[in-house]
Amino acid sequence: MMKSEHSEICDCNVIHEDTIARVRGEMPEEDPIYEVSELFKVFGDSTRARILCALDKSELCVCDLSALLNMTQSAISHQLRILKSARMVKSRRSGKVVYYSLADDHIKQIFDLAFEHILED
Amino acid sequence: MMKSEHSEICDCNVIHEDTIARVRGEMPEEDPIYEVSELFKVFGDSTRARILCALDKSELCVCDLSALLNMTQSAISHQLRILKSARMVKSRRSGKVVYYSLADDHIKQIFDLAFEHILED
DNA sequence: TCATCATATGAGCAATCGTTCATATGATAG
DNA sequence: CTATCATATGAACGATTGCTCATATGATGA
Repeated sequence: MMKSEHSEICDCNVIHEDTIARVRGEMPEEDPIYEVSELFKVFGDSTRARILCALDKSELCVCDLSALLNMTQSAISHQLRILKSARMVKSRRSGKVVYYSLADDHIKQIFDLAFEHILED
Repeated sequence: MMKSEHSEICDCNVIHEDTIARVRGEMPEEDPIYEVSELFKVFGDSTRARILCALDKSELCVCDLSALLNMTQSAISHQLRILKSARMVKSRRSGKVVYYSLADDHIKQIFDLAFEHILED
């Protein structure tokens, strides 16, 4: 008996090879797709999403955020670190207090589109 | 000695109470924020992101996707289930083959904005 | 009816994630 | 300097995630 041509991954025989070839050519590269999904991963936690929504309305310190969102200072601080390393927020120090704000207009644009999406239907 | 007013969550005393009150009024409700972050969570996996990018170029069957993305049929099928239950893809059956396609124009819009974001700087 | 094929799905596992707790850092006031 | 306060961070944990493997489903053709 003959071995299948697609044995490792896809065990079917009637794939649409021409379509696959075309799509492979038209799709974005793997690298930018990965980066985009990493961006979405950061948005994909409700604590971080709430932080970003709050910072869209005003610059706030860690303590403000923890009072506003009713979460511990530590939890907020950990999430701010993730948001900052993803360059979604920026910070400025004033004495002992560190103020955070949105780093980028695109953040809000993407969120607005997503809100539009979930509010329709 | 008096007990702190903010003892449970935030142990600082000099929060900006008026700003917090204003932001609390201007922010979206907790529920839609949660839904938006759930939406992003689905986008936030590179396998699902690649599936969506592929389906943006053409309707494809499970086998096509598994060949195109070089992943097992099972892995693809599991992810398609998540995408379908999030109503990001739709399917149609033709004999034994199930064809998947994007369910919604908004999906692509949100992705396009995200691609713009990561490609600048 | 039965074998075959494309797809779907449940259990299990390793990896990742978000929080808590304890503690460190770094600026300020006395 | 020292005490205090806002913030940052490392370790540890329970929960969730994405994949694999084995098997189930459901349509087709003989």
